[in-house]
Amino acid sequence: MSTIQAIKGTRDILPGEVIRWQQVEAIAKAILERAAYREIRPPVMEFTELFARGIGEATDVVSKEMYTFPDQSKKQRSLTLRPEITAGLVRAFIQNKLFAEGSVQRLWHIGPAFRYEQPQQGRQRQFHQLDVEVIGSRNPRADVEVIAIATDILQALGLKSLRLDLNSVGQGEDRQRYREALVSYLTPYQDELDPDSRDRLTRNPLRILDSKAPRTQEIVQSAPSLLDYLGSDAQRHFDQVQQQLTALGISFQVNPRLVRGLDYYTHTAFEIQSDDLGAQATVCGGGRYDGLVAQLGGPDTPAIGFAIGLERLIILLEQLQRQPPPALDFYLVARGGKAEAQSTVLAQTLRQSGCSVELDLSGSAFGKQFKRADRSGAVACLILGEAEAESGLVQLKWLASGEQTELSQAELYAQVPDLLATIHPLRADAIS
RNA sequence: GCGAGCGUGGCCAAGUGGUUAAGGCAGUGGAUUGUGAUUCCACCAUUCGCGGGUUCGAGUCCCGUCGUUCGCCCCA
Repeated sequence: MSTIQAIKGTRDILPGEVIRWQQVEAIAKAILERAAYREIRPPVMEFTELFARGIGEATDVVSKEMYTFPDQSKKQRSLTLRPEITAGLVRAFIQNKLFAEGSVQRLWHIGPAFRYEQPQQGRQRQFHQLDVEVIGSRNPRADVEVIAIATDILQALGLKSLRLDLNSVGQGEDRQRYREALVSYLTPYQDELDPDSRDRLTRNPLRILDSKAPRTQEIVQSAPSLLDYLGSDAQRHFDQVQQQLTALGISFQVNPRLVRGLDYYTHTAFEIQSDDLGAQATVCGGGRYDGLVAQLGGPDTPAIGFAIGLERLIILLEQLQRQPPPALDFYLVARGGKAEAQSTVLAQTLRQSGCSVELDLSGSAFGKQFKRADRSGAVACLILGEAEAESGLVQLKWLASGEQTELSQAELYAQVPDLLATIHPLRADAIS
């Protein structure tokens, strides 16, 4: 087979699916703008160093999943296709000195990210995220705002039975003390841990907490809890987040074993999961990252954000089976030289006055054209044959009822506002 | 990186070693030279992802390879 195909783990989003993506984008944008978030569009490539420093050299994402390559310059700079979006946004924040514009920046971005992994359900090499960040506030209300936006978006899309898991991973010193406690608890069980976890005991012990290996899970059950090691600041912050979530009626469960895989998280960490996604259950993940901006060379600035995985979201929406019908006002049928010529003008004129019109280009028998009209999803059909073309008339046929009237083309144009007023409620009926 | 399943026309598929590869949907042309969810007819895979092997004979068995799906790892 010599035809060129899409790269493994990438795929075309075809016209039939794009409707869903647009729906997600429209709802997300509306909700974000209501909360005064502004869109930002950073590049998809960055210097490799940004991710190495920002996400952490030891993380799986940086150590084995990045698309990294030298560019064509003499210097052979090392570039990387972004494996996540936050680091690039923070870079943009620092470089453009957005911190000078005001104390808090609320930003959002939708776009692709890239990781070299084995594809499976809900996981691709090129995938898309909706990324939302609040940079410049240490207040727990910022955490709550961000979480509320995430749940609002998912709810507005009609998704139910999602779980919100919440945890606090504390600050630097808290986590250091906990880490030591965890290691000393786990070391006696060293030989019973699964190989991956044994490996992490020295490198990244916190990640052992959410291992799926059954024996490891048993051992971890009675391990010391991160929550017992939170300092008073961290504890107060976490309490306030919980209280306010409750006040907003957002239900959640505290999961002391929720640990996120990127090094930059502090304090609040959260995940929204679904049971309908197979192994990749997380639709939304996020948390606070108070140290990242400074770590990347900016002023000491706290921040919190999340990312929603759009492919995973789309999978859930498909399960809801609510496919909006194609939005088309008129299907224009024409047959015969003069009629076909006129139909182009008719279509153009109607489009310019606000109608959506699909023009049948085949010139085939009326029967065939009506069949296509039927399938197009149009509300009404306009018919232009030789007789109409000669006398400046057009037939208007309502496809649902079969009712048909004849009118002059001039009358048709004059009636456009009335027709649209009739057609759009019909379309709305079809959706609900 | 590891493990398992699957790859037959645009789509869904039957076919498990024996002459010309079912069927359905969609598409095209016609019955109906101007009226659509009905009907009828015709056309639509020199070939079963690709390469090699076993065999008198392979879509069917074996090996490799690519793709895909699900899982591990990890994450959105």
